[in-house]
Amino acid sequence: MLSKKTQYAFRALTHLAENYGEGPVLISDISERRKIPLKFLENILNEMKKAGILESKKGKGGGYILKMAPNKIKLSTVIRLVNGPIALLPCVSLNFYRKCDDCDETNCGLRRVMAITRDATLKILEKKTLADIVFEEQAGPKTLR
Amino acid sequence: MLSKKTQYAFRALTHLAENYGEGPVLISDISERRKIPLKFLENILNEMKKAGILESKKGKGGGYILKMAPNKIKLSTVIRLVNGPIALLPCVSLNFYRKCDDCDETNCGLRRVMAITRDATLKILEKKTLADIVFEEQAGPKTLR
DNA sequence: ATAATATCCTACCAAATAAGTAGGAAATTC
DNA sequence: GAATTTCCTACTTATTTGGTAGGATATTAT
Repeated sequence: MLSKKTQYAFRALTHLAENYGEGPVLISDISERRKIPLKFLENILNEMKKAGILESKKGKGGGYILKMAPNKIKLSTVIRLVNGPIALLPCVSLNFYRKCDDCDETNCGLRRVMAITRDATLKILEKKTLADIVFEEQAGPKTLR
Repeated sequence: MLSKKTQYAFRALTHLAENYGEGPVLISDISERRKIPLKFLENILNEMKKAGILESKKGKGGGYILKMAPNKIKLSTVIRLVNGPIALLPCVSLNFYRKCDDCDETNCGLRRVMAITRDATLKILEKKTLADIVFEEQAGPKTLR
């Protein structure tokens, strides 16, 4: 499951995506409108900035903006950044690989299935972007492509 | 990610699958051979018994056995049992549904993507069984079907 | 019966992670 | 230089995870 932090991150990013091209958005603004604890949100946004998907400006007229267009920000990127590995086992993770301790062949059958699962998941999360989740909201449930 | 507990569960189940049809297996046996802390394993096996995928017998000649053939035990069942929800968001879980708090439309675009992801994952995990992960081990990496 | 063998049950404990807070420093604008 | 706003360091608290302890209960064998 995605952590609450990750869900906050997505809410905030959605907000920023909706305001993309209209200048910086205040943390306090996002916090109020999306009901995210202010100080916690500060941390989250700052992390994402350091990771290179947001930009910030201090002082009056400052705030946060997406560093790239919403359709360039993959969901997989956000999840890895805020939530961690996407795979179900460490030994199958592409970005957070860790050898399983006592990795006898015992769970290697499992491993293979988990690799397949990871691929299926990634196929979706690498394709879908912030733009997709904003678009679908605005288009409503009826307009499924 | 699957918890360590879940990984232990799979290791134990794999062991039981390999010994299927040869009578009860001792906890202590599984514990030693698969390197799983004994008392912890006790709890795990007992949980799975209560959930109906294992049977047990007390006293001499006792131990645990799979309640059904390995090819009848789906990976999704085990994961849900020991690890919890398979979906990435509570509001998208089939077996552990919980309404997201402040479920404004904000993350409903996200929700839709997460539903698709869940389906892709389940398509695999509902199909694959203990038999599959045991088979693949014995057949080795070369014999992919 | 009773001893031996195993699982079952209740409760506890410690470490790690998640979630959130506090307070001030640093940069920018007016 | 005052106001605004992000940035940084550190702390606190709650929850989950991973495990342990010790005895109760059921079964079998002698």
